[in-house]
Amino acid sequence: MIGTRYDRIVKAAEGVIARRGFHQASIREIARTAGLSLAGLYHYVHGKDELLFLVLDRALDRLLAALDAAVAGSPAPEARLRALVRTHLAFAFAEPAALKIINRDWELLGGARRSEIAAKRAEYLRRGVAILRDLDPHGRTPDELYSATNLLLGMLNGIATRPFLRADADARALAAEVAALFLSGFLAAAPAEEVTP
Amino acid sequence: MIGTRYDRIVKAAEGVIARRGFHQASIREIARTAGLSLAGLYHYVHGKDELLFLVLDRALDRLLAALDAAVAGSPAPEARLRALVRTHLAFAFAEPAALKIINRDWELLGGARRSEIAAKRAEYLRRGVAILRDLDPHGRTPDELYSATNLLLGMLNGIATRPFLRADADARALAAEVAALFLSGFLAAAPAEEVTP
Amino acid sequence: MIGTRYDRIVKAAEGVIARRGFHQASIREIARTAGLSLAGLYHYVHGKDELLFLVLDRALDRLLAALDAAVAGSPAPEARLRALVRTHLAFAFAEPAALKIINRDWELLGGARRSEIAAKRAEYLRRGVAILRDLDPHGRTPDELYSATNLLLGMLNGIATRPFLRADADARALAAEVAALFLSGFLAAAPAEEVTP
Amino acid sequence: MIGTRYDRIVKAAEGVIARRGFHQASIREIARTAGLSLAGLYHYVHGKDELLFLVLDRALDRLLAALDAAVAGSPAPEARLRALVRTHLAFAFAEPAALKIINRDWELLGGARRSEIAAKRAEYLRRGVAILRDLDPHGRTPDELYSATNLLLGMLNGIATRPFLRADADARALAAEVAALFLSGFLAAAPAEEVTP
DNA sequence: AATGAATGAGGGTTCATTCAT
DNA sequence: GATGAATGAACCCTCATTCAT
Repeated sequence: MIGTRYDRIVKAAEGVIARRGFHQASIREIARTAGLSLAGLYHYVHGKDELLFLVLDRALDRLLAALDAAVAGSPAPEARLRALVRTHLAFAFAEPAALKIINRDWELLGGARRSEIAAKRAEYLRRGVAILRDLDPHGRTPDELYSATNLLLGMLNGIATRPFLRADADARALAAEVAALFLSGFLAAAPAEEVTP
Repeated sequence: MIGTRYDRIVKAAEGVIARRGFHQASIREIARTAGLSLAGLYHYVHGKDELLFLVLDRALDRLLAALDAAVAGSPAPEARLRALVRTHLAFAFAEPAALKIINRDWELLGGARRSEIAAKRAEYLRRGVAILRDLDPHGRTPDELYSATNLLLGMLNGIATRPFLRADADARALAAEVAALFLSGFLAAAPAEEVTP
Repeated sequence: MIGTRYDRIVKAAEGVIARRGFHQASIREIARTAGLSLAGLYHYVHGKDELLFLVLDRALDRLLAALDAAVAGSPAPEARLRALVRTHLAFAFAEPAALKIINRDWELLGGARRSEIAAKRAEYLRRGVAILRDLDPHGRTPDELYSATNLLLGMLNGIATRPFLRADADARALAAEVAALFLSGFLAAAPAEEVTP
Repeated sequence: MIGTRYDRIVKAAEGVIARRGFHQASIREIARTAGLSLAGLYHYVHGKDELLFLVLDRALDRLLAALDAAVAGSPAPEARLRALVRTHLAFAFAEPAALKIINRDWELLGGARRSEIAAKRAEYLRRGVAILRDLDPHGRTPDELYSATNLLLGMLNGIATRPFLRADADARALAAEVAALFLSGFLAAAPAEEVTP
């Protein structure tokens, strides 16, 4: 199938960028990892930024697809939340390189490519908001829902960075723990403003 | 006051490293920001690593001091948890540069300096564990407490990265929201294993 | 012919290093002398040390080859000694830069490269010892032969440093003089210990 | 006694320059070795060149004085030659740093200082020529005597560089060996031109 | 499709030296 | 007499990128 060489390049870029960070990742090392010469790599790709874009674009596609697949069969809002948490952590466990780049390096993109990636990230966020809306017993405003989703994703991403993901079992247990904690918190607590006084 | 010049250097390094990332931060730019020539900067500092260390060391000292000050007057465990959340987010709001470096760049340190910073980070974590232990109604094991603390800090750091901290009021409201959510979750939910029947 | 560009680089390095000394020789000047840009030079060579090694390695190869060629047709020990002296001084006259680096800068190498060069230097010394052994009428011990060879080479190298080599004729005359002096001394004088009283 | 601090500076320079080579010797390290601050050193000395000059000037004075003292009591030419050889090798053994700088670094001086040092070096050479003239049985021309002296000094300096000077005993034995070898060669062999028929 | 050759820009670091105090 | 502060110049080296082949 055409594209195999191309895939190998993107995978090589993903690995090197995740390990070294975007700026520290040298195109030479990416080319070497992909089994090409330096100039050979430039035949497939126009520059370093494009490599970062390709990695991000494909990784986000996989993440969104995984989420859709997991949520597909679950009509109940609670189950869909659990699915989101499980999928996200599974992705963090199965593709740490991809998630690291999504969270750490995406801001280094510029121009049109940045917008394109930002759109996909927003899309992912929107799915979360939708789930929480269906789940909310307190009549939260859109802004409050948005904030709560950010809270959840922030938590998940923060967790993914931490070095305590060890085995598949861990990931499942962790997902259950996180979902339970967030769920009972989200369902019990009234929105922020009313809590402060 | 003694140390003023030195302070300006460390602050300059903090700003540049936070904005560009450690590897992309050029010592020339740090020197310029500090109002010194390149060689002039080297009069105070031995190398780039030392700059990163200085920034991290001082930032962590400030963070720990702020936590201690906030927790000092609160005997009640719940109040101490709220204090931790509030302090952490206040720090994230007041010193975004420092927190960014703490979370993103500290692993780039090597050798003895890395250990020293790791120790301070561990110290901070330990305070969190202690608070949750006093709070726990479920007889969680030390490992479960450690995991839950990581959950909380992961959430806080994840949030801090997100670009939705705007004003002081926001920070306070957010802190209340986060504390409420985590608290009710932590108090209500049994530890992970028992939740996945 | 393959290797031409590479040869030009090594020759340029030899000239600059000999003139300035290794540490004072700037890679920029070597590149300029070789007709390349700075980065262009690094396409062929990994670093300054490698340049020094290349110069030394090739120079010692030429020196050893010249010695072998000169000694080849001379079965008589005396003729072989004369050949060694003549070859060494001819080399000093024809390639002052190479000899200067061999004598002055080789210790600046480190690691594996240093061992490799040291081995070639030792090889050269061994040929001298072998010649003197065949020539010795006093039954000198291996240690005494080694010491005498060092004496001879020390003399030759000391001479080569001195600025009184002018023309080809000079070199030949000098070689004859040195050989005669050393020979009659070596043949006449008993080893050191017996001479002292 | 005034000058003590000054002496310490010159000794420090001698040690550092001998160990590192002139260009690689940093003024900072010399100052540290002398127990002064960097700027403090500049109070005694105008620049790096002056340090090299001072070291060379004093070292040559000591070498000349040692030669004069050794030759003083020996009217017989042979004894004076032995004295020269012995003194030179003793100097090489007692003050390897000084001799190394005399032989390796003196050419790095420039201008008037270089001439002054060159004069002292020539003075030393002249003593050798005088001794050989008194010793010569072949009616050598001044040029031939000059060449022979260079031969002898080249040999001695070449030897001094070699790493086989170990103990005082060694130095004495070596001196006897060298003197015997050179003497019998010099006395036996006719000058170069007549030897190559 | 693929590569070796080549480069300009910029990186961190060191150095000899000056000067106000 | 002695020093900390400060600097311009130069160092080796790496990088993303281009181009002829």
